[in-house]
Amino acid sequence: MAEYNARTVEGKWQAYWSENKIFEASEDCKKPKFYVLDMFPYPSGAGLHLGHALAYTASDIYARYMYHRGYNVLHPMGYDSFGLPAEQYAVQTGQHPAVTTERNIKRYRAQLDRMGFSLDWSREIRTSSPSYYKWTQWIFIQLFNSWYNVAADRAEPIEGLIRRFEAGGNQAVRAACDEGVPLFSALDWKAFSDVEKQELLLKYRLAYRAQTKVNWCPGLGTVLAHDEVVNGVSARGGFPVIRKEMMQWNLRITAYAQRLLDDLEDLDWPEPVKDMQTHWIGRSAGARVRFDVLDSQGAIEVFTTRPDTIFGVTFLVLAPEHEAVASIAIPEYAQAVETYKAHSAQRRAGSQNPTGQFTGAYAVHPFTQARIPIWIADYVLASYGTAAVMAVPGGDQRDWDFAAHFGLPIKNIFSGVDISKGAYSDPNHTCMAQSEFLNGLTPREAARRVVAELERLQLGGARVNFRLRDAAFSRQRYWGEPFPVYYKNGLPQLIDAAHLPLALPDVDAYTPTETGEPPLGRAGVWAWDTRGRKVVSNDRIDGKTVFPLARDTMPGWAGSAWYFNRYMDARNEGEWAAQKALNYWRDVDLYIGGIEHATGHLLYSRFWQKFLCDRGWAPVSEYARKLVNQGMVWGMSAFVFRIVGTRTFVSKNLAGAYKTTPLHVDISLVNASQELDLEGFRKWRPEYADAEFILEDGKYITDRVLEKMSKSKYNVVNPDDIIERYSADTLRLYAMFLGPLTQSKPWDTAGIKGVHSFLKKLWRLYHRGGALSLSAERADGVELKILHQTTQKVGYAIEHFTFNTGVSALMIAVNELQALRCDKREILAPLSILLSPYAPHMAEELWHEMGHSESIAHVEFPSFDPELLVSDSHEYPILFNGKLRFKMRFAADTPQRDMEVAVLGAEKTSRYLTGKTPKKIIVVPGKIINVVY
RNA sequence: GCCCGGGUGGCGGAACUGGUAGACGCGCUGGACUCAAAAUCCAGUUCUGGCAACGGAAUGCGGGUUCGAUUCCCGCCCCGGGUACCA
Repeated sequence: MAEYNARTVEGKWQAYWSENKIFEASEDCKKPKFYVLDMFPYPSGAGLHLGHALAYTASDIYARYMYHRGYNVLHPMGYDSFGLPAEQYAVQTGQHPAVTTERNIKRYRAQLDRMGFSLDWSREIRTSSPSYYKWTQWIFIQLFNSWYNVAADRAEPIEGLIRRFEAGGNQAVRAACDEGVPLFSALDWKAFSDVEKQELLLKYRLAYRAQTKVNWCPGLGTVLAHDEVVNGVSARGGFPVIRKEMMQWNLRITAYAQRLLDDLEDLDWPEPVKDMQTHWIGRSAGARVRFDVLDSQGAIEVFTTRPDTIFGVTFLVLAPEHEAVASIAIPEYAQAVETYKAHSAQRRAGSQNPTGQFTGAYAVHPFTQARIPIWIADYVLASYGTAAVMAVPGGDQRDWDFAAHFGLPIKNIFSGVDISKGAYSDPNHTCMAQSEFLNGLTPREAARRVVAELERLQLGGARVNFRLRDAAFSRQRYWGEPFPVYYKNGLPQLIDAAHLPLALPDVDAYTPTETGEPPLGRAGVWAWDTRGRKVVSNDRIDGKTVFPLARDTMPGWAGSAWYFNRYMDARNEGEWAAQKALNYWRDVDLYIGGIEHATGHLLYSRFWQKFLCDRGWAPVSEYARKLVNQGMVWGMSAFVFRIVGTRTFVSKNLAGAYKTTPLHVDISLVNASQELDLEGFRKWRPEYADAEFILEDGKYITDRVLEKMSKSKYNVVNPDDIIERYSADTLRLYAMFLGPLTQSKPWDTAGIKGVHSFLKKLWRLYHRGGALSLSAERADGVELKILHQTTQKVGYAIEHFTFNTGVSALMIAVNELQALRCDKREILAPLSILLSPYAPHMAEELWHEMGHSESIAHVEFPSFDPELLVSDSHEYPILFNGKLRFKMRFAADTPQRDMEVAVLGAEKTSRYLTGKTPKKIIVVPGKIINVVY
């Protein structure tokens, strides 16, 4: 080959890897396993973007490195292919989402192949394929058929709960369940009707239906999860989102709150992700306190983290939505309360002035029996704690602000603290005052006393509260997993697991029905299993017993909450995954993906894994040991300046003299020195065909700004174009060379030249006159040192996820070897193995050119000899007046110039040590620096 | 407000447990090769004073510890991300 032809070479080895199944993993292997996982992509119409290319290159480098280190690597890929964009496209075009999804997947696959990733495609999965969502439906069935046994701290089969109810009712059962389940005995249970039993069980199941406040997006006609809502609008589409009460499927993730929190500790995950999950779960320990309502049967229960401040309570505040508001408000205030409730429906967080309304009712202080006014105010959230707080203006700033605004009393319950300007909320450095039996105690001691007292009086007790809510699991969409459920008397009934998957029906349109039902409401009889057997009848059939099927589908995160397990045994028809495979691969050793999933996918998937582990299907309760978040890739945008009202464009540094409009210009028309390609610009768009330019130094200089990549900014860089113009190896190297993996960084294609010429330079090192040319001569010390240093640096870089320094190390090695005109096989053969994770195509080509017949991918990574790196360095004793003061270390080959620098350093040091300027500094070359006065 | 992460040349970024700050690459300058261009190679490139030798300053700002600080400690400023009346 005359010169390196990336296109031919890369295509050749991609085919070779695929045909020879180089990266297909097997469970029958004596090597230690290593599971490298990427967050699988949603196959969008826009194709694979640079962010994918970056993250997938990083995991690929790691995977290939682990192959070289002798591991049995599992490195799979698939598609998170259910989702809204395909459905919206279907709404617009009438095209079945399966069709567009298939088309997009083909494109993604082609792009992924072109990158040269070491993926095991025999394990490919698609969440929207029936052979996959069969098992998502199966897991849903298991969730429905499980309850959470708090005493055992794990999920258990619902049959066990039924047996307990039969034996002793629910009094002795400690379960994670709905609030306010009435107590019943075994006799009661037996007397309940079937419907009553089912209704009760629903309050215990891990998948349950309930009226739920949800984020309803009228624009999309569906419910959204918290992470699908950004600043009050939908993340996809940007439609407004409102709160609405609906009958929804929910998953009882709150049962796992404590475990989700506790197990974070042992995970090797980025701190920001752990922090975000910790905050999301939001554990706070405190107490519940019951305040009886004066002249009423009712009582208000509050949650507080500061039971020690109970004697500072001067009023209670309920959320406007609190269920007791209507019943306690006394008639004179009823109207005002209603008005305030209506007003607060459009509450905004962080408003300046507190708002609220007195209900006219009073509560009784549990210890002092004082009358405590009850207010409603929107600073109290309906969705947290008991939706009621005991206000302690002396100890809580929000309460203080509220009290100050409405003229309510502020009581000081701390000694030696000034609360005239604001509350004192620090539980340290003070003790209690004006607090009866708490006086003189520290807040911490006082809290313990109060809790004990509340328990004794049966007015409350210690309580842990979580911010985490149960997960809404219904979406009013078409393109998602259908629930394997039909309804009988309004109660959900499972479709037998033998009939899974319950396939998605065809519909005539993908919009909600005229009656406001989700798109599935349009389907005729659709409950078929894959063998074409009708499973249940649909409510549109006349003359027979009819059971309506579930009309909603599961949310986007359902399929991604367990997919990492399916890769272990992706083709299994009879099980979600075989125990043998699960026990072999167990968990993901390295998971790479974006931080945007921190409180969505990464939390839900931990929850499902714990559930699957509890029920004995999964061998581990955490599925990803190590997580790495890649940084975002920003786009570099370019601007030209058009003089207002003309077709004249003025160069950046002259633009100040004119009145101009900055306009985005396609970044590909700008070179590395920010110069605009004038001809290209004129051709770019017809309206610029006759553009005039005012140049500086004969050039048109553009302005550059870092922005998110977007079509409208003409700064989108497509990986395909880079591969086309340079090569996949170049793209891989440059993506890594940009900067640290975890850091957000700009993509500036201008700089790609450097890594591209590195590859060409490397190629020339191995070739002469177009043919492979390597010398069999033994390497000398200098050459060996270069090789061993590079080996150390490249290995270190990969292991520490500082891939950019690995690229630098390779570049330095090539520069040095080129300067030495080194063409020795002894050096270049191992060098190609070092190159292999980064630029696998060229490495494979070199390897085969050198006469090897096996793939370089499985060749052992070279080891380095630490002696070679440090053996010829010496410690130089630095003497002052003959006395040893310290040692300096230099390599033996330190040049004279550098030694002089050291001497200079010794001189300065001597001034510090003795205050004297030395008369003489003696350097014994390679031995001693002696300073004499 | 609170919680993370980060401030180093014209730019992306190096610097292992404190030890020659600016590796590597882009860009820029000069040179070689070419009719020319591309490609390639060589040299230079933190700022500043100086023809030069050589000197001064510099890792967001101000202090501190140390013979020595990008690195450790204290106080501030700025940027990015997350979160927000969570009782």
